[in-house]
Amino acid sequence: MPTKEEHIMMVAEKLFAANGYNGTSVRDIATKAKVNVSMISYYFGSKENLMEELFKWRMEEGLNFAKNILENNELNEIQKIDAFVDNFVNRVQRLRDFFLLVHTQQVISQNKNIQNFLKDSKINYIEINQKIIEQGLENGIFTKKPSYHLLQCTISGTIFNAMHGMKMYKEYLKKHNPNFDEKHYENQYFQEAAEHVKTIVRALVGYNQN
Amino acid sequence: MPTKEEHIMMVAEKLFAANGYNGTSVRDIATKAKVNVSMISYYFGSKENLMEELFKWRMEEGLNFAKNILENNELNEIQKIDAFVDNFVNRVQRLRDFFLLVHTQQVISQNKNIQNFLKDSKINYIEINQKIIEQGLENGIFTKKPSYHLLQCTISGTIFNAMHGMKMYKEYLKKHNPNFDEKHYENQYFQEAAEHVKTIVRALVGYNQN
DNA sequence: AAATTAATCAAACAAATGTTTGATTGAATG
DNA sequence: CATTCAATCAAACATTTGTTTGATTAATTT
Repeated sequence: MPTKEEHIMMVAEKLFAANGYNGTSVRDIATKAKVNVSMISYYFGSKENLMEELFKWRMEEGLNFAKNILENNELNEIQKIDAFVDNFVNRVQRLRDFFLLVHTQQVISQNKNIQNFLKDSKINYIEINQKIIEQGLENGIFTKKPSYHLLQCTISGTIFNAMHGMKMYKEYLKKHNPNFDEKHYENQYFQEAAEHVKTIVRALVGYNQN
Repeated sequence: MPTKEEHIMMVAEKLFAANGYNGTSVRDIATKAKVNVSMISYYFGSKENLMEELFKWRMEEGLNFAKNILENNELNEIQKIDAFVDNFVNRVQRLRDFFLLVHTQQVISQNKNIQNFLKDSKINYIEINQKIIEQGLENGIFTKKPSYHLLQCTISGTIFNAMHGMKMYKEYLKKHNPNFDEKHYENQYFQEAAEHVKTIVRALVGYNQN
């Protein structure tokens, strides 16, 4: 059961994702959330602060998931990579609107706080990649040392693009496939994307699958 | 020597890329282009139409470059893939602002014409990929058949992410590398990104580099 | 039950938005 | 030279924007 603040943030998230921050008015948010316009200022102070709170709220969870994988001693390095990719894909699937918002805000955000949020989380991901791969190289399970920065560009770039190309691809499949399984499509799609990314990472780190 | 319309479009492109379509007012554009506000309506009819014209203008070139590669009989399939990636990276590097704009408009555009532009160009790229790879599979130069859709997600996703992560990565390198070569950095960076993508594609199509 | 605090609301605010107007200037054309 | 057309401009237009106000209602505390 979300609080009133969370309810407003969830509505805002959806609208921001679909129309952008500047393409969404506080009246749009208030109408869709069925609250008075002034409630946004009442709860959040300003539209800009609403967005900051939204980022804080959504990123809280994400900051630690990668670290937990890194520190899990029961997994070897390739399992850690797989877990990292699966978790990332899962988060994108679950919080699609938020990641669409991230996708646009990465480019056009003027808000320093949000810029720092995004930068920190990016650096965090890159460092996790680096640590897993360096460990795997030491253990001899990996044989190649890719650019950690470009690797992260590929992982997040592929998943983001796959996510928001899903609808288009769905229509394409429907047209060319008479018995298209609408129901399980989404999960299958994201799983396929995850496997695709795992294949790429395996190639880049030179994992011997023998 | 750009015409007055092109000059306005170039200024608009820069502002749209940095602040988004809705974050850029016609007055911003007019001021930066050093023309009267009413000139935007005079030349383009409306702000929205200015953006459409910008898309038409910039995409004119892009529609055919991939087709030319496909139909070039002097190249084998792996050379076509390389040429495709190099061309794509080159275009992104040259028209950075436009591709930043594309990056955001892919998600938040409400304009049907622009949506169709983007969809068409995406389908175009996927089909080119498909044709090259199918040819390569026939010739035995490739051994694996990847998802053409996900492949394109990886290519464009990686390059887009690499492009707008360049500044951040530059600062990182500067800090950790005392004799950092500022001058040639950008070209090196994009070339490295291109090689990275080529490596990925080779792995996905199962190219025997022997 | 009274008093205090929190939540909600319609209305108003100034500022910014995209677009239009109508006059003025410049260049090209007859 | 007179006329026509294109280009430019300051000003005004009606909306929409984010935010604030001050009154009203609901909930909580004393």
